[in-house]
Amino acid sequence: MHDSDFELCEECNYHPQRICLARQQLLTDNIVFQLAETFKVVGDPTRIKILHALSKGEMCVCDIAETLNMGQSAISHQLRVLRNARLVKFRKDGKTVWYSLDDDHVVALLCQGLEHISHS
Amino acid sequence: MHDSDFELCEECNYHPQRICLARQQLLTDNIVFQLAETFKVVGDPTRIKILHALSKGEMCVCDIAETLNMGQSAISHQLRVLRNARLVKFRKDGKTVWYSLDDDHVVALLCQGLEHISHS
DNA sequence: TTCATATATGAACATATATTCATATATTGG
DNA sequence: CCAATATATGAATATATGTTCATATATGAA
Repeated sequence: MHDSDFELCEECNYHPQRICLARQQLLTDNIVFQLAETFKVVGDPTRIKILHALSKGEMCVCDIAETLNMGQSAISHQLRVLRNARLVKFRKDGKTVWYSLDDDHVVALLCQGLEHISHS
Repeated sequence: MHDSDFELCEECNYHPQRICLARQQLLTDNIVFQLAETFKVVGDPTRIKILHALSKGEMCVCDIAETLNMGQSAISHQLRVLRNARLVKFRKDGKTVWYSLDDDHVVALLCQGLEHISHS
Protein backbone atom coordinates (compact mmCIF):
# COMPACT_ATOMS: atom_id res chain seq x y z
CA MET A 1 0.00 0.00 0.00
CA HIS A 2 1.49 3.33 -1.09
CA ASP A 3 1.50 6.57 0.86
CA SER A 4 0.97 8.44 -2.36
CA ASP A 5 -2.58 7.26 -2.93
CA PHE A 6 -4.02 10.69 -2.28
CA GLU A 7 -1.77 12.65 -4.56
CA LEU A 8 -2.28 10.20 -7.35
CA CYS A 9 -6.02 10.31 -6.98
CA GLU A 10 -5.96 14.08 -7.34
CA GLU A 11 -3.49 14.03 -10.18
CA CYS A 12 -5.12 11.54 -12.49
CA ASN A 13 -8.01 12.96 -14.41
CA TYR A 14 -9.98 9.87 -15.34
CA HIS A 15 -11.91 8.09 -12.59
CA PRO A 16 -9.93 8.72 -9.41
CA GLN A 17 -12.42 7.17 -7.02
CA ARG A 18 -12.25 3.88 -8.90
CA ILE A 19 -8.49 3.93 -8.76
CA CYS A 20 -8.51 4.55 -5.02
CA LEU A 21 -11.09 1.83 -4.60
CA ALA A 22 -8.97 -0.63 -6.47
CA ARG A 23 -5.94 0.32 -4.39
CA GLN A 24 -7.78 -0.33 -1.16
CA GLN A 25 -7.48 -3.80 0.32
CA LEU A 26 -4.52 -4.12 -2.00
CA LEU A 27 -2.61 -7.34 -1.72
CA THR A 28 0.95 -6.57 -0.70
CA ASP A 29 3.57 -7.00 -3.38
CA ASN A 30 4.98 -9.88 -1.41
CA ILE A 31 1.70 -11.77 -1.34
CA VAL A 32 1.07 -11.04 -5.00
CA PHE A 33 4.50 -12.42 -5.78
CA GLN A 34 3.94 -15.57 -3.74
CA LEU A 35 0.53 -16.06 -5.32
CA ALA A 36 1.97 -15.66 -8.80
CA GLU A 37 4.77 -18.06 -7.97
CA THR A 38 2.30 -20.70 -6.82
CA PHE A 39 0.12 -20.43 -9.90
CA LYS A 40 3.16 -20.33 -12.17
CA VAL A 41 4.37 -23.61 -10.70
CA VAL A 42 1.01 -25.26 -11.32
CA GLY A 43 0.91 -23.69 -14.77
CA ASP A 44 2.97 -26.34 -16.53
CA PRO A 45 1.62 -29.51 -18.16
CA THR A 46 4.38 -31.74 -16.81
CA ARG A 47 3.91 -30.54 -13.26
CA ILE A 48 0.14 -30.89 -13.51
CA LYS A 49 0.60 -34.48 -14.65
CA ILE A 50 2.89 -35.11 -11.70
CA LEU A 51 0.42 -33.61 -9.25
CA HIS A 52 -2.41 -35.59 -10.80
CA ALA A 53 -0.44 -38.81 -10.57
CA LEU A 54 0.38 -38.09 -6.93
CA SER A 55 -3.27 -37.42 -6.18
CA LYS A 56 -3.73 -41.21 -6.36
CA GLY A 57 -1.04 -41.83 -3.77
CA GLU A 58 2.66 -41.44 -3.17
CA MET A 59 5.11 -42.41 -5.89
CA CYS A 60 8.86 -42.64 -6.31
CA VAL A 61 10.74 -40.60 -8.88
CA CYS A 62 11.34 -43.30 -11.47
CA ASP A 63 7.73 -44.43 -11.39
CA ILE A 64 6.60 -40.90 -12.05
CA ALA A 65 9.07 -40.72 -14.92
CA GLU A 66 7.71 -44.00 -16.35
CA THR A 67 4.14 -42.85 -15.92
CA LEU A 68 4.74 -39.65 -17.82
CA ASN A 69 7.13 -41.23 -20.32
CA MET A 70 9.81 -38.70 -19.44
CA GLY A 71 13.41 -38.74 -18.31
CA GLN A 72 14.35 -39.09 -14.65
CA SER A 73 16.30 -35.86 -14.69
CA ALA A 74 13.44 -33.80 -16.02
CA ILE A 75 11.11 -35.22 -13.37
CA SER A 76 13.66 -34.62 -10.64
CA HIS A 77 14.05 -31.00 -11.69
CA GLN A 78 10.29 -30.50 -11.69
CA LEU A 79 9.88 -32.19 -8.33
CA ARG A 80 12.30 -29.68 -6.90
CA VAL A 81 10.16 -26.87 -8.24
CA LEU A 82 7.06 -28.47 -6.74
CA ARG A 83 8.89 -28.98 -3.45
CA ASN A 84 10.02 -25.36 -3.28
CA ALA A 85 6.42 -24.30 -3.80
CA ARG A 86 5.39 -26.65 -1.00
CA LEU A 87 3.05 -28.46 -3.34
CA VAL A 88 4.65 -31.85 -2.72
CA LYS A 89 6.52 -33.41 0.17
CA PHE A 90 8.75 -36.47 0.30
CA ARG A 91 10.13 -39.16 2.53
CA LYS A 92 13.23 -41.25 1.96
CA ASP A 93 13.31 -45.02 2.25
CA GLY A 94 16.72 -46.38 1.37
CA LYS A 95 17.60 -45.41 -2.16
CA THR A 96 14.02 -44.58 -2.94
CA VAL A 97 12.38 -41.19 -2.41
CA TRP A 98 8.62 -41.24 -2.11
CA TYR A 99 6.78 -38.11 -3.15
CA SER A 100 3.24 -37.16 -2.25
CA LEU A 101 0.99 -34.11 -2.35
CA ASP A 102 1.76 -31.69 0.46
CA ASP A 103 -1.87 -31.34 1.53
CA ASP A 104 -5.45 -31.36 0.29
CA HIS A 105 -5.31 -27.76 -0.86
CA VAL A 106 -3.30 -28.88 -3.86
CA VAL A 107 -6.13 -31.03 -5.19
CA ALA A 108 -8.57 -28.26 -4.36
CA LEU A 109 -6.50 -25.85 -6.43
CA LEU A 110 -6.45 -28.20 -9.41
CA CYS A 111 -10.19 -28.74 -9.10
CA GLN A 112 -10.81 -25.01 -9.05
CA GLY A 113 -8.87 -24.78 -12.29
CA LEU A 114 -10.92 -27.60 -13.81
CA GLU A 115 -14.02 -25.76 -12.68
CA HIS A 116 -12.91 -22.75 -14.66
CA ILE A 117 -12.10 -24.51 -17.91
CA SER A 118 -15.34 -26.47 -17.77
CA HIS A 119 -17.26 -23.20 -17.51
CA SER A 120 -15.62 -21.63 -20.56
CA MET B 1 -5.40 -42.69 -22.00
CA HIS B 2 -2.97 -44.83 -23.96
CA ASP B 3 -3.66 -48.24 -25.49
CA SER B 4 -0.20 -49.28 -24.46
CA ASP B 5 -0.86 -49.28 -20.72
CA PHE B 6 -0.65 -53.06 -20.51
CA GLU B 7 2.61 -53.47 -22.36
CA LEU B 8 4.26 -50.76 -20.33
CA CYS B 9 3.09 -52.24 -17.09
CA GLU B 10 4.65 -55.56 -18.00
CA GLU B 11 7.82 -54.00 -19.32
CA CYS B 12 8.71 -51.71 -16.45
CA ASN B 13 10.30 -53.46 -13.54
CA TYR B 14 9.67 -51.06 -10.69
CA HIS B 15 6.16 -50.77 -9.31
CA PRO B 16 3.90 -51.44 -12.30
CA GLN B 17 0.63 -51.45 -10.42
CA ARG B 18 1.31 -47.95 -9.12
CA ILE B 19 2.08 -46.78 -12.62
CA CYS B 20 -1.14 -48.25 -13.97
CA LEU B 21 -3.03 -46.74 -11.07
CA ALA B 22 -1.64 -43.31 -11.78
CA ARG B 23 -2.54 -43.69 -15.46
CA GLN B 24 -6.13 -44.46 -14.65
CA GLN B 25 -8.54 -41.57 -14.57
CA LEU B 26 -5.82 -39.73 -16.42
CA LEU B 27 -6.67 -36.23 -17.51
CA THR B 28 -6.49 -36.04 -21.28
CA ASP B 29 -3.54 -34.15 -22.71
CA ASN B 30 -5.92 -31.53 -23.95
CA ILE B 31 -7.40 -30.89 -20.52
CA VAL B 32 -3.96 -30.88 -18.92
CA PHE B 33 -2.87 -28.30 -21.45
CA GLN B 34 -5.91 -26.10 -20.85
CA LEU B 35 -5.43 -26.38 -17.11
CA ALA B 36 -1.78 -25.45 -17.37
CA GLU B 37 -2.64 -22.55 -19.63
CA THR B 38 -5.16 -21.22 -17.13
CA PHE B 39 -2.77 -21.43 -14.19
CA LYS B 40 0.05 -19.98 -16.25
CA VAL B 41 -2.06 -16.94 -17.05
CA VAL B 42 -2.85 -16.39 -13.38
CA GLY B 43 0.80 -17.01 -12.53
CA ASP B 44 2.03 -13.50 -13.22
CA PRO B 45 2.17 -10.65 -10.69
CA THR B 46 0.87 -8.04 -13.11
CA ARG B 47 -2.10 -10.14 -14.13
CA ILE B 48 -2.88 -11.00 -10.52
CA LYS B 49 -2.89 -7.29 -9.69
CA ILE B 50 -5.24 -6.68 -12.59
CA LEU B 51 -7.60 -9.45 -11.49
CA HIS B 52 -7.48 -8.20 -7.93
CA ALA B 53 -8.28 -4.66 -9.02
CA LEU B 54 -11.17 -5.92 -11.12
CA SER B 55 -12.51 -7.92 -8.19
CA LYS B 56 -13.71 -4.58 -6.79
CA GLY B 57 -15.65 -3.74 -9.94
CA GLU B 58 -15.18 -3.02 -13.62
CA MET B 59 -12.41 -0.67 -14.72
CA CYS B 60 -11.22 0.87 -17.95
CA VAL B 61 -7.76 0.26 -19.34
CA CYS B 62 -6.14 3.54 -18.40
CA ASP B 63 -7.46 3.36 -14.84
CA ILE B 64 -5.95 -0.08 -14.45
CA ALA B 65 -2.68 1.26 -15.81
CA GLU B 66 -2.79 4.16 -13.32
CA THR B 67 -3.65 1.82 -10.47
CA LEU B 68 -0.70 -0.45 -11.20
CA ASN B 69 1.63 2.38 -12.18
CA MET B 70 2.29 0.77 -15.52
CA GLY B 71 2.10 1.71 -19.18
CA GLN B 72 -1.14 1.49 -21.12
CA SER B 73 0.42 -0.83 -23.67
CA ALA B 74 1.63 -3.34 -21.12
CA ILE B 75 -1.81 -3.47 -19.52
CA SER B 76 -3.50 -3.82 -22.88
CA HIS B 77 -1.27 -6.74 -23.77
CA GLN B 78 -1.99 -8.46 -20.47
CA LEU B 79 -5.72 -7.85 -20.78
CA ARG B 80 -5.62 -9.69 -24.07
CA VAL B 81 -3.99 -12.65 -22.36
CA LEU B 82 -6.63 -12.57 -19.63
CA ARG B 83 -9.38 -12.27 -22.24
CA ASN B 84 -8.08 -15.25 -24.21
CA ALA B 85 -8.09 -17.29 -21.01
CA ARG B 86 -11.68 -16.15 -20.41
CA LEU B 87 -10.69 -14.71 -17.06
CA VAL B 88 -11.98 -11.23 -17.90
CA LYS B 89 -14.69 -9.90 -20.16
CA PHE B 90 -15.27 -6.40 -21.49
CA ARG B 91 -17.86 -4.01 -22.82
CA LYS B 92 -17.30 -0.95 -24.95
CA ASP B 93 -18.79 2.44 -24.21
CA GLY B 94 -17.63 4.98 -26.73
CA LYS B 95 -13.88 5.25 -26.63
CA THR B 96 -13.73 3.51 -23.28
CA VAL B 97 -13.48 -0.24 -22.80
CA TRP B 98 -14.66 -1.51 -19.44
CA TYR B 99 -13.12 -4.71 -18.18
CA SER B 100 -14.47 -6.98 -15.46
CA LEU B 101 -13.93 -10.49 -14.13
CA ASP B 102 -15.53 -13.11 -16.33
CA ASP B 103 -17.27 -14.87 -13.47
CA ASP B 104 -17.01 -15.73 -9.78
CA HIS B 105 -14.73 -18.69 -10.39
CA VAL B 106 -11.87 -16.28 -10.98
CA VAL B 107 -12.04 -14.93 -7.44
CA ALA B 108 -12.47 -18.47 -6.15
CA LEU B 109 -9.31 -19.49 -7.97
CA LEU B 110 -7.35 -16.60 -6.46
CA CYS B 111 -8.69 -17.41 -3.01
CA GLN B 112 -7.67 -21.03 -3.35
CA GLY B 113 -4.16 -19.83 -4.14
CA LEU B 114 -4.20 -17.56 -1.09
CA GLU B 115 -5.36 -20.52 0.93
CA HIS B 116 -2.30 -22.43 -0.18
CA ILE B 117 0.28 -19.77 0.58
CA SER B 118 -1.27 -19.06 3.97
CA HIS B 119 -0.89 -22.73 4.86
CA SER B 120 2.80 -22.88 3.98
C1' DT C 1 35.71 -52.05 -1.22
C1' DT C 2 33.43 -52.30 -5.65
C1' DC C 3 29.36 -52.22 -8.42
C1' DA C 4 24.63 -51.16 -9.41
C1' DT C 5 20.68 -48.38 -8.53
C1' DA C 6 17.91 -44.14 -7.25
C1' DT C 7 17.98 -39.49 -7.17
C1' DA C 8 19.88 -34.78 -7.52
C1' DT C 9 22.21 -31.11 -9.80
C1' DG C 10 24.88 -27.83 -12.90
C1' DA C 11 25.59 -26.30 -17.58
C1' DA C 12 23.84 -25.58 -22.05
C1' DC C 13 20.37 -24.79 -25.36
C1' DA C 14 16.03 -23.80 -27.27
C1' DT C 15 11.78 -21.69 -26.49
C1' DA C 16 8.46 -18.74 -24.18
C1' DT C 17 7.21 -14.44 -22.23
C1' DA C 18 6.74 -9.48 -20.19
C1' DT C 19 7.60 -4.91 -21.22
C1' DT C 20 8.63 -1.01 -24.14
C1' DC C 21 8.37 1.69 -28.26
C1' DA C 22 6.23 3.08 -32.27
C1' DT C 23 2.23 3.02 -34.63
C1' DA C 24 -2.51 1.68 -35.99
C1' DT C 25 -7.50 1.82 -35.16
C1' DA C 26 -11.65 3.72 -33.45
C1' DT C 27 -14.54 7.11 -31.31
C1' DT C 28 -15.84 11.77 -29.90
C1' DG C 29 -15.94 16.81 -30.17
C1' DG C 30 -15.25 21.04 -32.68
C1' DC D 1 -12.78 16.94 -42.01
C1' DC D 2 -9.35 17.49 -38.18
C1' DA D 3 -7.56 16.94 -33.59
C1' DA D 4 -7.59 14.58 -29.33
C1' DT D 5 -8.35 10.54 -26.68
C1' DA D 6 -8.70 5.43 -25.55
C1' DT D 7 -7.24 1.21 -26.77
C1' DA D 8 -4.92 -2.38 -29.55
C1' DT D 9 -1.07 -4.42 -31.81
C1' DG D 10 3.47 -5.74 -34.07
C1' DA D 11 8.42 -5.74 -33.55
C1' DA D 12 12.29 -5.87 -30.63
C1' DT D 13 14.68 -6.97 -26.50
C1' DA D 14 15.75 -8.84 -22.19
C1' DT D 15 14.71 -12.34 -19.11
C1' DA D 16 12.75 -16.70 -17.54
C1' DT D 17 12.03 -21.51 -18.10
C1' DG D 18 11.83 -26.72 -19.50
C1' DT D 19 14.48 -30.42 -21.10
C1' DT D 20 18.65 -32.88 -22.04
C1' DC D 21 23.24 -34.41 -21.09
C1' DA D 22 26.83 -35.39 -18.17
C1' DT D 23 27.99 -36.08 -13.73
C1' DA D 24 27.67 -36.13 -8.63
C1' DT D 25 25.82 -38.14 -4.37
C1' DA D 26 23.94 -41.70 -1.63
C1' DT D 27 22.32 -46.17 -0.47
C1' DG D 28 22.36 -51.20 -0.64
C1' DA D 29 24.29 -55.61 -2.29
C1' DA D 30 28.06 -58.75 -3.24
